[in-house]
Amino acid sequence: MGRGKIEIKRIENLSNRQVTYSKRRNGIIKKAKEITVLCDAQVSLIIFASSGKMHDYCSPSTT
Amino acid sequence: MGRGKIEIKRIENLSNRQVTYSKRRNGIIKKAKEITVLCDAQVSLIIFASSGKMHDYCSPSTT
DNA sequence: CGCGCCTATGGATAGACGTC
DNA sequence: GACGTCTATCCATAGGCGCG
Repeated sequence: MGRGKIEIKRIENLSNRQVTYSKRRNGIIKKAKEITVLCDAQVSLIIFASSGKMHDYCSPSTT
Repeated sequence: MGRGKIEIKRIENLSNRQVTYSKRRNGIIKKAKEITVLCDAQVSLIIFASSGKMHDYCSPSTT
């Protein structure tokens, strides 16, 4: 997608990998919110970056 | 997306909601796998459908 | 030098159809 | 009746540019 096609393989360039990580992480969280609302589902999502940072998302009513 | 645009709100029709749930669930899991490979991240994803069924995904090296 | 914004492109998705 | 498959369309994304 985007301006050029990419392969699903590890991105060697660090800067580009971090940018891609941020973008796709937001995208996945958005998708998680969408399926939560659309299908009345509950989603728990935890992402660990290779840098050690963690991000997560839980649907509102999930405990 | 698809043939027509949709709003992000609860799908009232049960059959359509189940179909959309299956499709988007697969899509999210696919995206999770992609970010795992692309950015060398680790992802844990748990989805509870309103029917009570559960689906999950964990990146290979995640414990 | 990293991050956010902008834009063209492609992968994901909604709907239709066929099968079980 | 529900699910898998096919296709047209939309949205997320990759790359580029500017700012702090």
